[in-house]
Amino acid sequence: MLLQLEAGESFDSLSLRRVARAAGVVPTAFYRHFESMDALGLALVEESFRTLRAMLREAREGLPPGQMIHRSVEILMEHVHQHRAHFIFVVRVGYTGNVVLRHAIRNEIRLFTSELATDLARFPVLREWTTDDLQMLAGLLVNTMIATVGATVDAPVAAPAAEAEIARVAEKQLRLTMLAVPHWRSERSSR
Amino acid sequence: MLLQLEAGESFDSLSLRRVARAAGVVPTAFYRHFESMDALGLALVEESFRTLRAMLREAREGLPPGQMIHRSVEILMEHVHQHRAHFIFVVRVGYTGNVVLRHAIRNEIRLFTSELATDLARFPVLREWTTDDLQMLAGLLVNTMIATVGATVDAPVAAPAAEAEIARVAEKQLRLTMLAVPHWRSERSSR
DNA sequence: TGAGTTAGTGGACAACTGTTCACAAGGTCA
DNA sequence: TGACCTTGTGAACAGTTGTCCACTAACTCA
Repeated sequence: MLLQLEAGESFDSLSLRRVARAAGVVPTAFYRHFESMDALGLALVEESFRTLRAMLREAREGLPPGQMIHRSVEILMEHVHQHRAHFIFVVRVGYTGNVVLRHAIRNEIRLFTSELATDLARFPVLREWTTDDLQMLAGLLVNTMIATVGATVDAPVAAPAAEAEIARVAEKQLRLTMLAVPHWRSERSSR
Repeated sequence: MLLQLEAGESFDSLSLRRVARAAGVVPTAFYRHFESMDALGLALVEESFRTLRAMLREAREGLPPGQMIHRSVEILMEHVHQHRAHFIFVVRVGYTGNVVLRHAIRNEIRLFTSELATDLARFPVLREWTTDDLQMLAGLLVNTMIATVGATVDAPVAAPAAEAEIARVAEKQLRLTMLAVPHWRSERSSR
């Protein structure tokens, strides 16, 4: 795969020619595989989110609520490790210039948030919540995860201590968030 | 000011020559003001965070806890409006390629989080918390704000409805987070 | 076997890039 | 007035970029 998002570079500072060079191929050969750099980017978005989606399904499969957070963070960190380049790509591009890629990623994250909201709805405490509030909560959790991934890919490559610290904080933040759930009075119950 | 981070472009797809052109000046004249694009970027980071810092001081000045969140979100959204270009710049560059700029911004955000933690320590409920937990909470709140700013600068320019919606969600998320505070058992109290 | 597809080559192009240089207009101030 | 600094100019440089072109080696499969 063409993953030369080497040492902290951004996607749109990557030129077609450099990608081709890194792939050991002449610039023209690039066009045999992708119409443009945008097309390459979109392919990467798709591939990245396929693995991400798989990860989530795994993380939320029939776990007791108590372990769910700990296990989710564990799996998240593990996958960031295994698919580092993908995550770097997603985190960078998600906020970066290229409009079409940015929106593609935003859409994927929205979808991803919705799926989490759906899963959350199964918890007894959350069954009474409005859809709107569920989305809000899911958004909050996803934001925390995104920030965690961002911090992780920004940490030095082989720094287990730093990563452990990031994971520790992330887990606390998620647990704190969930702690609020029983005390939130969702709109529906006041109508 | 040199703020032509026009319509969704990223900072490092901006060339020195284009910046000069947009400023109505010959490329060489750029060097009279900045040593390089990196230097320009660092100047922008500094300027952006100066306004951001001012905003925060204002937002947290002697407000009752009840109004603090609502007012903070209000001020945040207002300032994003007024300094749109700055915020676009910060949000984009904060995750984008250029290593030196990215770290400059990360550092500013860390500082900013610490300041929030200090202010939070004044609340009676939080007085018992460990420093570590305060940082964790501040980080969570800051993450939410960053995500809010990101969503705002990605929304269409003149879309008050979209912005109002974003603000509404942000406020809920912050309120939900604070709702957890009284129920968190900070490490210190168990030692 | 031979026709057709796929993946790659190498050269060429105009456009744009960062940076250097010697030089000119305008303001400040002794 | 004249020296000096600041801010600008215009030409030039070597390097890089995206894209087009005609061509070739290797693979598939009827």
